[in-house]
Amino acid sequence: MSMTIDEQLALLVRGAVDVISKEELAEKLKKSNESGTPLTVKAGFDPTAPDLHLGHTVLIQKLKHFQDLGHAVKFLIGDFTGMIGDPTGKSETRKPLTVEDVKRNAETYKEQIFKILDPAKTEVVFNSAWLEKLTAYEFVKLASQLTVARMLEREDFRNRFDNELPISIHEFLYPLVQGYDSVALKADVELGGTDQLFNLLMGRTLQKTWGQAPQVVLTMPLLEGLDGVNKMSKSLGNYIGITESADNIYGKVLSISDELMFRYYELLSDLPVDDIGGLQRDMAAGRLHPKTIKQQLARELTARFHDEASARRAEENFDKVFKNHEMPDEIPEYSCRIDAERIWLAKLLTEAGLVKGTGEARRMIKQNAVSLDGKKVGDEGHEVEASGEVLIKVGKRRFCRVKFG
RNA sequence: GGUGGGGUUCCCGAGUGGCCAAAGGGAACAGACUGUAAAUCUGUCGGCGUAGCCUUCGGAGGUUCAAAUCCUCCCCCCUCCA
Repeated sequence: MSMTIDEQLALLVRGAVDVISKEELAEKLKKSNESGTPLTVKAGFDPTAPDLHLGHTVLIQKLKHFQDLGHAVKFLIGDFTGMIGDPTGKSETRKPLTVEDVKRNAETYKEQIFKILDPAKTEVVFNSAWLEKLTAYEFVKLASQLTVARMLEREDFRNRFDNELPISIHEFLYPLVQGYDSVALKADVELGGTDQLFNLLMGRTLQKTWGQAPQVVLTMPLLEGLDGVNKMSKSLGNYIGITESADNIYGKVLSISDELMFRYYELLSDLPVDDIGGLQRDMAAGRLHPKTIKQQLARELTARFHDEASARRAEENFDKVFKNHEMPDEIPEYSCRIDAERIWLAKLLTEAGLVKGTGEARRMIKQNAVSLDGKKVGDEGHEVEASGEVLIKVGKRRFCRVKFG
């Protein structure tokens, strides 16, 4: 480790929103360096959604930074807290996951996070391991550590209380339990999204009452999704999953707005901050085309979850299809067996799975979105000769090679 | 236990007997413009070989020539008082 404490600190707080506190972090880093004992860095994840997307990687990337400096990551899967559900006001009752579910999800997590994290420095832990062992007595003791007034400081609770919306008692337990996790793990640092600040601070409070040095709290911003407005989430469908194909990741990154692009650079890229500023200036001055800058980002992110070669191929493919309006390398094929000599196009599109039904097919045809061997078709009643093969294109990105016989 | 408000097409939300496959917005999709940008504009947006028919407005029955709308019972969500 040749970096100075200041340099390490700069790397670790890059992109972070809250750091509580920087001085404590510096102190911990110094002690760790001197004693050769790695810091314990904790981050908690929901046991349900094992489909990680770029939004999650903002945090995971930060964990990686800690690992690069030699520290130990506790990747906590909140299988116990998952039963409570982080209070959001949306009264969604969670169905309890079975032990098998949790195990399977954990495996999926591992497959995904080790695209980024170093397995040798990562320990996956479940909070049910220690929370299940708490007795009712201990649980009450835990609950006695906080007052209701203190709990109501949390923005979400505050809002609901003021608006006379319901707050269930068990929702108060969530921050307490998450805080207790830090006690159980003796965490030195905990990372979370900005929406987690209250919960993260709870860890500090409880660690103090348990006689431990309080953890450093570091929050990372929530990444906006492809729409640039809402936070990236699976349910909104505005995400880039880290297990998606190289072509998809590349294409999705390139489809974001120019404004959003720099946000992604800031939160996702490993490019030094100064270089990003340079790109911004070059673009403003007209020295660099925005698309060139976006391509660079798309390549970097695609390569992160695949490799350089795949990223390059994705770029070539992309240009081929969208810039040059050529066909992609791989086109799905559909074999159509039919007795008649001709087939209604709308029917064919439906059978080949290019549209949901003949209704949509008619619409597409009417809207000039369908072409056969490169020729647009505008007639809803169009029929296709059922012989040889035909290349069908629907919209910009749906292709299919249909073979008759 | 009492009380008041609700459950509408992917989401939000209007609609209180026919003009309702159901306003409006969002999302999505297509076209134009482009850098597959974004923004904008235009169009589509339950199913069906589609000037017609079929299935939909929490569920089951009923009234009516006609029900998302009226009646009965049931299920679910939320508020407030206890």
